[in-house]
Formats: sequence, C-alpha cells, structure tokens
Amino acid sequence: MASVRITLPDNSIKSFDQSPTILQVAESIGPGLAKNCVGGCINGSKDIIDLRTPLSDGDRLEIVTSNSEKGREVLRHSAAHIMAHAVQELFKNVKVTIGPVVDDGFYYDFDPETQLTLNDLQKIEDRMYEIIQRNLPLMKEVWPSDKAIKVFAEMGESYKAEIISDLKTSEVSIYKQGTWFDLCRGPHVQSTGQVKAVKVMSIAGAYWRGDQKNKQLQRVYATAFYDKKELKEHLGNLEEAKKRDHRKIGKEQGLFMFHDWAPGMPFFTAKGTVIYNELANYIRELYRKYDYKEVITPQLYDSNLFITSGHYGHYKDNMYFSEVGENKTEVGVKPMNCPGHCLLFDSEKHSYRDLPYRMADFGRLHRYEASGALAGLTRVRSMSQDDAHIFCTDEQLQSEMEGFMTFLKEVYSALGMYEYKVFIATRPASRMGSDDLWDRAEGALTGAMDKLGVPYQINPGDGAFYGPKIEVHFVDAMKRTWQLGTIQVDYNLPKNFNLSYTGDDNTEHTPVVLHRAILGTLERFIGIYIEQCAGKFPLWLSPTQAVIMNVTDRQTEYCLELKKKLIAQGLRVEYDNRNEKLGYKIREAQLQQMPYMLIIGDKEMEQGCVSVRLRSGEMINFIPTDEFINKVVGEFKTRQLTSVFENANSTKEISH
RNA sequence: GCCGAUGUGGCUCAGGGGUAGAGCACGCCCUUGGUAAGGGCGAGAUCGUGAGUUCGAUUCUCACCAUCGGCACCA
Repeated sequence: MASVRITLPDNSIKSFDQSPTILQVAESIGPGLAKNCVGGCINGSKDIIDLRTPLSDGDRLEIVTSNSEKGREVLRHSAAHIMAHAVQELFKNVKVTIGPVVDDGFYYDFDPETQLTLNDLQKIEDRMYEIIQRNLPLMKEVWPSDKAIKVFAEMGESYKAEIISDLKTSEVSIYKQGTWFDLCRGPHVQSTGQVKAVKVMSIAGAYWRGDQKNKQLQRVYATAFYDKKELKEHLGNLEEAKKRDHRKIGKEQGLFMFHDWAPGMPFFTAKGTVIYNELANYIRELYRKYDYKEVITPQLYDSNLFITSGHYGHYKDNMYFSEVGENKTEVGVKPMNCPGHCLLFDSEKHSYRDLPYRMADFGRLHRYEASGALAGLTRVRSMSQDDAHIFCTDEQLQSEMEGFMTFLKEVYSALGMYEYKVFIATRPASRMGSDDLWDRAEGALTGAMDKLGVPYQINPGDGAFYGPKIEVHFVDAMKRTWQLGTIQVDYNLPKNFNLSYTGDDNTEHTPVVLHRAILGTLERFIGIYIEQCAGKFPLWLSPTQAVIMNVTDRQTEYCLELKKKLIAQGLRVEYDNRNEKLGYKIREAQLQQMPYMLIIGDKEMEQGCVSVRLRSGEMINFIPTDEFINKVVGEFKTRQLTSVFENANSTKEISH
C-alpha cells in the first residue's frame, strides 16, 4: 500500500495513506498547531501556500502559524476579505476591487455609491469583529474564468470581472466565507475566527489601477495581528514614531519653518542653518579627497538653455518661469544644475586627459512640485543638493560608479546611517540609445556594486530614458521611503549640448555625463537624519553644543570666562544665566537634546573645573576645564557620533 | 493635481450664532535655589483669507490658500 511521506523541519517524517493537506499534517502533529496553522511552505520555498493544498510524497513541509512573521501575511490577507465583507454588509452598492497586504497591514479599495466617511471606520471595525465572532470557515473553490466573470458581472462587480478577464487564465480560485465570496489567489486562514485583532486605520483616495486617468476609489487602510497585545504594541510604536517626525522635532528645536507665502520652501533658522552648513562643509572636505571641483552657477537662465538641455520639453510643468525686461525675455529658474554645468564644461577645450572632470555645485534649485506632493523637508520646492556632474568617457563608467559608492559609504558610515537600500533602475521601454550602449551602462553599474560587495535590487524599466541609475533609499519615521543618494548615467545631455573632448586618437568624442549626489537633497537629508537620530544630533551637527548653567549668580564671572574659552576653541556655546533653578534649566536643555550641560556652582569655581551632564542623564562631575575642552574639541573636530564622555566613569557624587 | 481631514495668542489644544479660554513660552516682582517644571502679578488673538446667509459670524454656506493622511507625480 503506497503511503505519502512528508518531511518536517526537524527531519522527522510523517506518513499518510492519502495525500494530506497542510492542515491535515498540522492536525496529525497536535491540536494546538492545527489551531494556529494558516498555511505552509514546501520544499524550501519562501512562498506560503494555502493550508488546503494537498501535498505530494516526499514534500518537505514547514507549517506556518498565525503568530509567525510569515503567518501574519496570511492573517492580514484574510482580514482584508473580512473588511470587504463587513463593508458590503454595512453599505449598499459598494463595489470591491483589490485588497493586498502591505507593510504593517493591508488595505482594500472600494468604489462605494456614497462616500465612506471617517465615522464609518469604527462601524467597519465593529462589523469586522462581528464577522470574526461568527468564525466562518473559509472555503476555497475553483471556478472556470468564464463562470467567474459572469457571476461577478451579474452582481455588478465590474472591477472583479475586469480583473479576471485581464488574468487570461482558464480558471480562478474563489474564497467563500459564509455567503460572501471574493476572487483570490489565497492563501487564507481556516476561518474568520483565526483573526484575533484588527484595527481600521484610515481612509484615502486611490486611483483604480494606480492610474490618474481612472476613477478614484476609496482606500481603507487597516491592520491585523495575532492577538490584541501585538496590536497594542504596534499602535504604541506608531505613537513613538510620530514623536520623531522631523516636522515636530524641527519645531521643538527651532530648526526650520514654513510660511504660507512660500509653500514647500523651508526657512532654516540660525540653528537649522548650522546643521545645513556643517553637512555641506563635511562634503566639501571630502570633495578634496575624491577630486571634485566646486563651482557656482547662475540661478536664472534664458529659456534657450532649457530648450537646448531638453528640460523645456520634458520638465516645463515643474519649472518656475518669469519674463524680464522691455522685451519680456523668458527666463527659467534652474530646477537642476546640469545645464549650467554643461555650459561651463563647454567653455573650454577638453582633452581625454582632463577626464573624469567632476564638477560639484550646492546651487539652490527650484522645482514646482505638485501641491499634494509636498511633505515637510522630505519633498520641497526649494532645495540644494550636494550635486555634481561627472564628465567622463564610456570606459570610465565603472570606476566612477565605484568611486561614487565608496564616497557614499564613507559619508553614510560617518553619519551612522546604515539602513539603506540600493536600487539599480534599468532601461525603460521608451528610451534613447542602442541596446549595446545600455548593456554596457547597466553592466558598469552592477559590476561596480558587485565589486564593492554592495547588495542591491534591480528595478527593471525604472531608469530614465537617457540612462540607468543607482538610487539609495532610506525610510522615514512613518516608514515612507525616500531617495537620497543617486548616480545616473546620461548619454542625452552631452549630445544636446554638443559636448566633446579630444581623444588620444586626436578626434572629437562625446563624453558621458553622470548626475550624482551623496546626501541627495540637503533638505530631505536633514529631514531623514532628524528622524534617524530622533533629534539627538552628534556634537558636530548640534546647533548648540553646550549650555553653561550657573547655580547662583556668584558664578557669573566664572561662567562668562568659561564661555569665552569654549568659543575660542570653536565650540557653539550658550550661557543660561536666567534667574531659574538648576532643575528648570536642565529640564529645558534636556528637552532640546543638548549634548553638554555644564553646571557651575561654588565647588566648580573653587576647583577650576566643570561638572558635566550628558543628555543621556549621565553625570561626570568636577572635570578640570582644560580636560573637558580637549576632549570635546576632539569629539567635534573628528565628527564623533557619540559623546566622548558616554559610559565614562560618572561615579563622583555631589559633595556639599 | 485628485480624494478626505484640519486651520483658534509664539507653541500644544479647549470652546462655540451675541466680537474668546487653558497650559507652556514671554515680561515684571519675590525667591540665590546643586541635576527634568519654586511662587505671585501681567501683557499677548480683528479665531487662515475672501464672499454669502443673518439684526449679529470666529462659530453656518461657498470659494480660495496652507497643512496633514493617502493616491498620482518625483524628466
């Protein structure tokens, strides 16, 4: 008698008379496992398959439970069905579309006859819990596509019918819970009762199939967890994340602001400007090391420049224009530095010996971004980048990519920013240049990353029409991803400007232009960085590095002397001599995340020293002033990420 | 740009058809106090802008502007 043997992760083997489903295997192991089972992975695959799937002899099975990372996906996918079910029970004439799992939750797009409102969110959630209570088993059925299209069309579910006909498969799977059913690939939980904790989060507009030309649907965001405790934890994390929102910290620390009369254009305060300039100067310092030459170029140009560059054709809607003079000459505000750099490059005759020519520019750029796109410092209309354009030969592509990435890694490591993802965007459908050219360019990009051992993902078809690019992405506090560093190959611009260099064969050649930025847009970088460090800037970036606090006004003179000394060493220091108690001054400095609080009382004055409080709460009392200065200046000048006093012996108690 | 929400002293927020209220911040006074808020007094707002309804609008309606959450965009 043939038996079906299934291998489990611990290499034990279970035998069955007939092909068991994943759930049946779970049941054979134990009731607890069966209860939590939401699917399985077979033969080392990472894809979860439905627990109703029959297995074959020799399969290796890993059972996925609802309290696991993978299981959560199944849970949420089923929760999306529960949500659609709830919405359709609650409201008449709501068409369903799709409801995928996303980071931290899921959403479902609806096309309701009357708009859902915020008040409906709680109703939806309540009804979801009701459906969960009903503990409806989820049944999988396979229908011929024609039948499915017919059934959904008759129900008025035009979106579903459209999806199925676009699938172009002969049959589709349907999941039923009670009388409600949905087209779905699965996998799904056993019954609605397996979903224990849900939360309907928000509502938003979203275009059908992500296309602006289509109807705008209503997207309801929600999340689901294994239990209420996990859900509570998640909601707590969201609250915590909001606290590090750069817009909030920027306001609290007085770093930047916005005004209605210049939407999307940040004003950096004196404090914020310190951060801005420290970052730019750090990059400037590295420009010497990496052989870049910084230039300054105009802000406004005759429109002819942008006609030549091609921006007038492709980017006009995102540009600011004006007319000047009696002749009403049209001028454009530069949205990018590259056209200006081309003029500069072209102003001299170049030899191949000059290449690669790396031209850097912190020039201010203005882009008329869509109003709905603006977001704090992360998406602005007025910005400056640590921008540079590298004019090089085709052969130099890969080594320039390597140089760029090495530069980038140095900067991000120095800033303690390791949580980034590297993407290589390859040729889009509509593009310029031969396949041969693209092969070489993409090869240079992947080759460089491989050589440096940088992990990356390919974004097929995501490149610009003029060349492929590397993008470095970071995530903000609210888990939105933003591009910071980038390097893009451009074969188009040098042609438009008719750029050339003389090769070793004494003929003229067209250089390649690489657009690149390490920090990317400084505004955006600062926004992301504020969130990464939660407002606790390393000393070298801190607008104010130390606050001197006197205990009584007997120390005033000593404090003023100390302030002078510190300033002479290039430190940014304030003296809080207000008529307030020490605890009050400390609280305030602490809320500002002040790196060093220097407490001066009679003791310190007598001994010629300072008592230091770190923002961590650590205290190092009675350090000779010179010792403190030496250490702190070192920390500042070498751009340390953490305090030189952190975890230092802070044993001494205050003696009265 | 699209869908939705929001817009009240510098900040965080309450209120509501009869021209506004709290806490913090700010100013003055008392307090000289040793590691996250000492006490008292005071000043500060035509309630985003414009129009409409009304005897009367900050409150209701509409339009616009800005911000927030998404979507689209991000050559």
